[in-house]
Amino acid sequence: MNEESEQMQQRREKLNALREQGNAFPNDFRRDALVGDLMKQYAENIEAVESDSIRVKVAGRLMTRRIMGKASFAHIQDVSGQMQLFLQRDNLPENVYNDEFKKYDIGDIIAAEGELFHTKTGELTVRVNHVRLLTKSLRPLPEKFHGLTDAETRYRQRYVDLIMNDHTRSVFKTRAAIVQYIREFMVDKMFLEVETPMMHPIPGGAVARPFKTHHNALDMELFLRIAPELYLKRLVVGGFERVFEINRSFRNEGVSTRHNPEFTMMEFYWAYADFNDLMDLTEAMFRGVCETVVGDTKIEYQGQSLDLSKPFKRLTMLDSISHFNPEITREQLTDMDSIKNLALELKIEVKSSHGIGKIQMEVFEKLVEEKLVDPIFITGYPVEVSPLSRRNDDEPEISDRFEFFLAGKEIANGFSELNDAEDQAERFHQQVEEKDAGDHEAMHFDADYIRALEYAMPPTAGEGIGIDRLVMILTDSASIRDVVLFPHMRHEI
RNA sequence: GGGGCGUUAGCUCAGCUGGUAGAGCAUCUGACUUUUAAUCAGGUGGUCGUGGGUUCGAACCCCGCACGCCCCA
Repeated sequence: MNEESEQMQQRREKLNALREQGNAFPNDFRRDALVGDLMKQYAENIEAVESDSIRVKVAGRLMTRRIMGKASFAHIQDVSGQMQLFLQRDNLPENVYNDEFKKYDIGDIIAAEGELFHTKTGELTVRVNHVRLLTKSLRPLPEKFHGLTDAETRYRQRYVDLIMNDHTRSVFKTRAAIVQYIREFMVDKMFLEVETPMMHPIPGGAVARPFKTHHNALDMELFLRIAPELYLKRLVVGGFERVFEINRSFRNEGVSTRHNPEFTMMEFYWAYADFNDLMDLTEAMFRGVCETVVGDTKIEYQGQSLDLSKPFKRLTMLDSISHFNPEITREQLTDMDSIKNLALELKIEVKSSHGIGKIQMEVFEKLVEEKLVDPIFITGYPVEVSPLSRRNDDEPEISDRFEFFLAGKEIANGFSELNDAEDQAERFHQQVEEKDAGDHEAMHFDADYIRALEYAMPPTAGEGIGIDRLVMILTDSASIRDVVLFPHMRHEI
């Protein structure tokens, strides 16, 4: 580590002096107001502030300071916002102004007590007659005008980002509001919130590579879950006919603006419903959360406008390929030889184990996904790429499944659940074959899950919603790192 | 994994054709009792991400590495 900066040494010396004078970290001050509340109540109410003498006790972080000889202005920031303080030498106890206040540094946590007034420019301010340092700050904050903009520091030292950037605080408040809305939406529809294991002996419920860990006492290999799906459906077998879970899953894959190794999903399972019911519910939820959190169903994301007010479109995967690529015919997509040629043109790697469904999916991802800007449900996914989905009654190679896209991002994935234990066992076997053939993402055979299905799971529909991506869109954030408080980073040097 | 861009004072950034490192804010000293990017005067502060190479001489040119951002796989 480098030698400490001059500014930090100066602050440490001040802290040492405080330690010698007594308790440098007092915790006996109690405030009686939040500055944001005071601003809301009195900023415009000049008469009330003038006629009643309103005394307040506030506390927060010292953010600015302007010393003009024997009087000073400062701003403190608490959880609710910022407010100005006015300190005069002769309005404070003897020596406090020169011997204490002037030694405070930007970033210190202080307490102030005094009477409200409006300055000549009309700003609500506390005329302070008691002031105390509660916690000394040893590190200088970023400069007030440009603030903190360096992306790396904002992610690694989120605490500084939160101190300095209103926008960052606002994004995470919105995130909390989104989760709260969704939780209440589900509870209101009689879904039971549950928690299922994060550590799985057999990773399942999605096609992805897991993180591996080890339980020492049991000498047992465990995997961080890639999805809660198979446990939630066990609960449906158990009779909890409507369940949901909002929690983290972990996937051992690349990191990008849309992928963090740990991410949050809401998964829910709904007995005696099918994938059409899910789409209706999803549409109502997304329109509602958007309206509630943003205040409008027409929003802007990274310069493109999104309209959630109209009914969401529904289109099959193959139709969507032709829709965005009129030169590609249905025959080209449904004939194995021609779609292999198409895949070759698109530089899609086709393995010998890939059936036509897998190739169709890859073509869709390459040619369509990013173009799905307005809200849309894509249906008609091949069974081959949907190992946990129910087959369509009329087209058994197609699953009763949809994915929901918004702003070119996959936000949700839902389907009528496969509750035929024998079919499920066969599909697991198929996945194991693919795993043996070298596909690290393919599923394991989960015998207990099959056993659960053998007790009979009612006809059920289930869905997963990517909370991080939804938050990205509703907060107009370009990267998932902007909506995860502590995004994954490599080791700091 | 590949490509592009970046890393200089606590923060935000300049730094020309290679010639011993700059600004604003912050900080320190002084002045100042209604300021709000306060103002005025004077000062302190640097392993130029890191390791090599080229050169009389490298923040700058070349190579490797680390970290970050963006795009692609």
